[in-house]
Amino acid sequence: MGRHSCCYKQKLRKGLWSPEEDEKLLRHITKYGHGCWSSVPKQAGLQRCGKSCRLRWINYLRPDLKRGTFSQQEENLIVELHAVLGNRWSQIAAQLPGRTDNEIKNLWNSSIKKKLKQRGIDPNTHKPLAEPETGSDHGNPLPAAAAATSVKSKPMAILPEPVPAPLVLPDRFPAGSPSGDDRRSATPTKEFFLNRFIQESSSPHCQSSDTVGYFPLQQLDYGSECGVQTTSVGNLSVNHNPLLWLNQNCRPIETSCSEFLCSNTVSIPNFPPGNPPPASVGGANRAQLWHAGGSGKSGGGGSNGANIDLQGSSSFFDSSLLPWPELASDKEAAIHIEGVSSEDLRWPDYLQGAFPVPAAIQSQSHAPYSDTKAESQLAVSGLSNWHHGQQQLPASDMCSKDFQRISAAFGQI
DNA sequence: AATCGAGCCAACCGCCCGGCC
DNA sequence: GGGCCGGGCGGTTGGCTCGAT
Repeated sequence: MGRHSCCYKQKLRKGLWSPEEDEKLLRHITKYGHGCWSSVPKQAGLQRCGKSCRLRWINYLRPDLKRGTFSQQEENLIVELHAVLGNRWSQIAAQLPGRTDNEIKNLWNSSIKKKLKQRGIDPNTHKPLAEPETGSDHGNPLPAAAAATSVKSKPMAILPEPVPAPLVLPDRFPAGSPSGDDRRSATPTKEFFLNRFIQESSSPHCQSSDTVGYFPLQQLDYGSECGVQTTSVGNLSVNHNPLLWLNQNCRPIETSCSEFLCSNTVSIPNFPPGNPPPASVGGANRAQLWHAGGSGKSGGGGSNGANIDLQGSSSFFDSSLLPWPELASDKEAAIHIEGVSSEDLRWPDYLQGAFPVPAAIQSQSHAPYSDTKAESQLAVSGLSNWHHGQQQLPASDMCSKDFQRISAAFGQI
């Protein structure tokens, strides 16, 4: 295969994106969607290849990106997901609203790996480093999943005691005061986005069907579309749909901009069906979404504050949202989800379709989600059917191959 | 103040996969 | 069936920032 044909074209810019390029791309996608990525550069007047445009959009320009430092809950979730999924960053990212696979991958390589090693945990196998290592230091597609089963009796020390992230609003884009972060000054300013979003939301293009699917998220009920049951850790929604835990490709809605929906649990206010938000709301929410983001370096640490309740110093595990308590510490494993023992939430249960939904969680679900209960159960039922009958869900976009791997990994439990 | 090294992160590269012809 | 093309993913890297000296 090698390089894409578009990459052979001459005069294609490479490297960092300029604000002008960002604006062009953002304008184009805002108005028309990306459609075929290979045609985006030409239509948008960019001298970039389609892949570069796609990456820029996914990793930086998407308005639902959270930016900022990762919360302790997010880091713990990443560790847990990595233990099961391995280096499947995109699938891990699917469980972290507003986070990109690239971001998570960077975090893992630069920070989490180190923390785990300091804790005596092999980041690849999630086993104690003292034990004979079976894996190499290279990427491991799924060894951790198998390793996870062997870790059953060994409570896993996850990350250091959570330190509340500083609740500092992003000053990444101080108006008229370029920070020392010159490299990132090549990125759009907050005002840039605010202006753009407000402009676009009030423009006739914004109301066209072309834009539906990536901006008016509020109109979309991801949960019901995909049978998703979610739980909130603070404002962090945790997806309880095993299909989604297993496969990012189970995207709830096929849109012209599916990348925008990489997360099915974006924490965005829901609007009742048939009562979409007014045009002005789109702009407002976009502004809020962006404002919720922050800088990774220039003090934006607490950017999660808008979307994620840091829950003080409580660990992610205190919420016992994990379906495999054996991966958590003793203390953590002993904690129960409200009304449901964490021991009740095991992979075999997922595989067999016995997926209990805590009453407390059900009651906590927002109205749109409450309607998803039946669908969620249906989805789980379908999962069960697949497991027993090897029948793929017709309505599901799940990757059976991935699930087979997971199933095989946990089949011996 | 200058230099250096470590860390971080945006972007690129190479490959795989699926759809289409 | 095979080739082409586009989308997507994971690994890697170049360069910038920042803290230490």
